[in-house]
Amino acid sequence: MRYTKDHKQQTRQRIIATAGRRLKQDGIDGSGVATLMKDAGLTNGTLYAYFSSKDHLVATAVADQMRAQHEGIVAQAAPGRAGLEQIIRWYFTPDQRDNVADGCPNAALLDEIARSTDPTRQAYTDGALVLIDGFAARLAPHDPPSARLKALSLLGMMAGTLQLSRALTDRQLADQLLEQGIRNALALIDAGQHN
Amino acid sequence: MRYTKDHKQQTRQRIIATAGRRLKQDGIDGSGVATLMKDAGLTNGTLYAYFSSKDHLVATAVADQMRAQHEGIVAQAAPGRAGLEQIIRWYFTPDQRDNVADGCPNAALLDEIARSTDPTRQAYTDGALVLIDGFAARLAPHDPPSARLKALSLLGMMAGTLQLSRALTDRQLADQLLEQGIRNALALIDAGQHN
DNA sequence: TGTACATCAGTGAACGCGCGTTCACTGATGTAC
DNA sequence: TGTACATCAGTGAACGCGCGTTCACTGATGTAC
Repeated sequence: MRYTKDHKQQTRQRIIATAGRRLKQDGIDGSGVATLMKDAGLTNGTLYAYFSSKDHLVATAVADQMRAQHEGIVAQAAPGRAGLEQIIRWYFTPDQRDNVADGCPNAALLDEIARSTDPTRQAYTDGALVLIDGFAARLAPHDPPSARLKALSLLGMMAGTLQLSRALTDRQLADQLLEQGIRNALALIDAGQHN
Repeated sequence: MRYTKDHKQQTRQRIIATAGRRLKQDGIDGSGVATLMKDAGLTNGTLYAYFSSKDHLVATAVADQMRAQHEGIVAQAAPGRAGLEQIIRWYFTPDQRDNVADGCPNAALLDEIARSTDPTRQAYTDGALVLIDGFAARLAPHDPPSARLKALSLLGMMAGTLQLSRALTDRQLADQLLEQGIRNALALIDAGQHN
């Protein structure tokens, strides 16, 4: 080969990473192809040398964001309940709320993903299942599958609470909501098996 | 006046109501002015006889959706815990999940609202405060203000869980999540004051 | 070592289209006398 | 009662613009000999 495969691979990764940030910040419909490519230091036409369509890039970026969330946050956390508490306390910090581009893809994109095409929804679902396996392993170390639903509901609860904190114009109330979110999430993980 | 004020008022209300449905179904960025007006049986240009911009219509429609949610669902519910359980059980039905246009504006639009202009975020915040007052009155009939935060977090948790159920491609898992949502929401409202 | 050539990542103008907004206009309505 | 007129809700073409996508092209790179 004339060029190293490496270079094109790296560019592809850069496009996916910067697109993930832009999509979270401006939304899927709110991010144009020209902007997405400019973020990666490229021009609009280049997209189609890497992806068959904007939709394909979106699905890939969503998958990558979910993977990054898992590898960077969940997999890094301590095992057991301590790790979950760590994740929860980080999740509900004002920093994570205010920095949408670096933040949780679930909170930033969930309702737009629900309206998206099947490939994007599938990419999201696959990513969510990996994420919640990390939760479940810490919820029930000796029987993770038994905690899958609880883990899934924890994810939904966390994302919704963060979205709401972002939407409110009353900053003080929004901050108090984050603290309440921590309390609720901890109560949820500490609730008995019958819950 | 040559025309009855009534007629124009009715048309305005019709625009707001159909726009609310369209916005929830296709998103804010996903709903064009021509479509929004066509839904009300009018042409694109008419919008500006009623609103100063699309943004103004969006903010008005969001306010109306929140008001409708309050008047149609929350205010109708029985007083006390029984009413809350009623709301929660309705909220997490597959019907409410699958019928986005008739459903909850929080679940349909929360992350787009968080990205919206101030007037829209303000309209949303005002509506959310009314909604959670209805929750709080049922959570703590003798001291509603003490339950405001819990009510707010309940709203976030409900919306996020519904969004997640909508986004998943695995329908069986999505349905199980709704059931888990009911259990979590009931556990939250039954938790002691220390939560 | 130098030169001709094949490769291919990336460019950027152009396509048709829908966006939000403006505005000259139509035509049904109610009023004036 | 009939007619001229003022009002105004609603129309729909047109504005400039950005959208997603296509494609002829550029130019830097590594290869062949």
